[in-house]
Amino acid sequence: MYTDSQKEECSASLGEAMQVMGSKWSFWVIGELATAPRRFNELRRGLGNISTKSLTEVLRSLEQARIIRRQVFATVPVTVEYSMTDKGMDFLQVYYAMQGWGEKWKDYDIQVQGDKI
Amino acid sequence: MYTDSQKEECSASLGEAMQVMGSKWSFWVIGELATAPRRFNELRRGLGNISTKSLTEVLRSLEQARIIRRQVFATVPVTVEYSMTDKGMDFLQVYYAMQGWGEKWKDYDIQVQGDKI
DNA sequence: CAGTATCCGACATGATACTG
DNA sequence: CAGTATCATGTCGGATACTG
Repeated sequence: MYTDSQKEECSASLGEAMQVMGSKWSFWVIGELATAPRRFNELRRGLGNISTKSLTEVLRSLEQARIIRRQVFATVPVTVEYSMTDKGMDFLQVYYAMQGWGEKWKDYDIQVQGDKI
Repeated sequence: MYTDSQKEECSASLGEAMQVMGSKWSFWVIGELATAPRRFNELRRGLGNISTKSLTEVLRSLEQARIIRRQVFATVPVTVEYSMTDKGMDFLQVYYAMQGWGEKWKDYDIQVQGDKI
């Protein structure tokens, strides 16, 4: 997804954060898990229109990035719980920064400056 | 790109911020313009591998979101300068939050907790 | 319950050629 | 210089059906 040149010249740490948002669903999942752990189908219902395939993919990718944790319980039928890691919880700071920014500039109308030349 | 239900139940303000990142290039463009205004081909060179088409699209979308400003100067040949708006500059806060977070958790290894059941 | 497997269309991105 | 136009391609995400 990212070329080497990008990783080198720009900060790799930014790329890490961008990976989190690879999917358009990542944020909604994080928003859900921020309040409480959830199970697969709970998330599915909470998110509304996501397919099992997409949800699985997002969860796997967030798990690999260590934003969330996946725990399997040997009940019958099996229970799987997703929850935030410390890293994930700390990401909420970014999450809220985005939210705050969006809120703040909701009705911004650009001011045109006079010509320079 | 976003369903109505999402816009309603979750904050629309978050969606606004997410639109900024619609393209994988948006962040690199913002990073470039954060330091100084640039012209089209300057950006192109700075970003490395972007096609004129993709760059145009990103710029138009950021312009529409009022993150950046596009100014045309009637030189020969024509000069076009892109620069950040106030809203755009304020977005850097999010940008840096992401960067800081990525840096902070760079080498995080998840801690496994004991089973619960 | 919590997925996997498969098919498919829409869209993002790139390469290339051309223009005022 | 700063794009537009066109074509090609790969990936994303949804729908559907099936499974331990």
